[in-house]
Amino acid sequence: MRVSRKQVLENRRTILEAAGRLFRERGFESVTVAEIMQAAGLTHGGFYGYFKSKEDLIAEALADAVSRAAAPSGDLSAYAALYLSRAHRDDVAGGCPTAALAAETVRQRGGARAALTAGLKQQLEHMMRAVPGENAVENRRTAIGSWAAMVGAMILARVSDDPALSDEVLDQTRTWLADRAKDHEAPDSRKRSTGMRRPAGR
Amino acid sequence: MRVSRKQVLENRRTILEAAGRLFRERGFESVTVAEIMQAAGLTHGGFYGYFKSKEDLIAEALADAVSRAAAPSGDLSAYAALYLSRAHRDDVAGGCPTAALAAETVRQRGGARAALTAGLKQQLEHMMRAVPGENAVENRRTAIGSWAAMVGAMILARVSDDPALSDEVLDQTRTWLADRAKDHEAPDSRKRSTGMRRPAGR
DNA sequence: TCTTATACATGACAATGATCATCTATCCTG
DNA sequence: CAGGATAGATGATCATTGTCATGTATAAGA
Repeated sequence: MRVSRKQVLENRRTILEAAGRLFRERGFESVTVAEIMQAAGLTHGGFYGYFKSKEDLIAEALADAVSRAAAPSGDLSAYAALYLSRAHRDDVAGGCPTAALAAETVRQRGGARAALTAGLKQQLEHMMRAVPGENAVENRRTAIGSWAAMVGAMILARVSDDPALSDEVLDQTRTWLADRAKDHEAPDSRKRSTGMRRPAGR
Repeated sequence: MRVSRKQVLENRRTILEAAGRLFRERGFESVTVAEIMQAAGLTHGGFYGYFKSKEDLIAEALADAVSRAAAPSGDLSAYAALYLSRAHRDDVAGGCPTAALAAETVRQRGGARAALTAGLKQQLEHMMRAVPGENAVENRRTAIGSWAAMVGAMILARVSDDPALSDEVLDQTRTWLADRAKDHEAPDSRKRSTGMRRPAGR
């Protein structure tokens, strides 16, 4: 049956969101097209009216997830604390697309890598702005190193089946980043703002 | 046809190695049992004489890859330089199992997560020993933070389809880690040794 | 050397899943 | 409000793949 024009737009968004969550939770391969459509409240038949192929959907879902991920605003330590929280670790489906899917995206062709690359660039820009110092070169380095540590720590914390170790990875990385910030800033100029949104990164 | 007892042992090792490389390169799902056996010079039929299931193989291959990965020996900066090299980035199949497979292993049940968790513990122990300072608590933190940054940077560098950005992530993270080490050590006690093996981590 | 156990090749099976063809109900335009 | 366009439901298809059954050549032991 046909559906209203507005409904079509909404369906597309719903499919993208369902796909984004399912992919983060279970990976690209093990999620089926039928499953995604069902999660979106539709049947598998209509899928190819929206996307050229599953590969196409992967790229679009990734771009979508990346675009709606929370960006660091204000202080970097606060962002790190939110990112490296247990809540974020336990919410793979709703969390950072990079932590959940970057490693698999390496093997993806088509627009998927491009989507994550764009997300990486944007994330680094945002993080640079959240770094206290004024040396642009050094701030860029801090943004890259910090982001790498955050993504890596989230992955390690999630893979650890020892809960204590998992917590430790999160906590220690957070402290480690905060320590570094304290050491590295000029011990005078310091501004602390706290404005976070969701525990998701990019 | 039957095969010599020694041959059987060798075959098992060959299968594990082939599986380890293929999994790192293409992920668990997209690699087929037949493909692994073929890479090991056998046909698919014999597989279930060696492993209970594909899931079982995944766990064993992961444990095997982790156990033979290069550990940091000596100075941490030198290890980081090797780990964060372009050669390692470009050698997914022969590189660090954690960087290649940890994110997917999160969704694996059975022994796979246990294997990577064991690897993580061992890696942290090794890295602690490679940290210059003498404060054990702080060294542990440094090991965790550094390892997270290394794994994260490798994943980000690999997913980036912009070669310049990919190189930058590697180089900046390396420098960032080295800077941190320099800042953080007591400015007197410093020992630099250089003993690395392969550009693979854990 | 002869017998037997067995590692592996060959082939089959059943399940799964991406993609496509068709049909129908209903939105949109005139 | 009638007619055409079309979103999506239903069902089929074809390829893929994990797993298993069977046959056979050969290593191992007597």
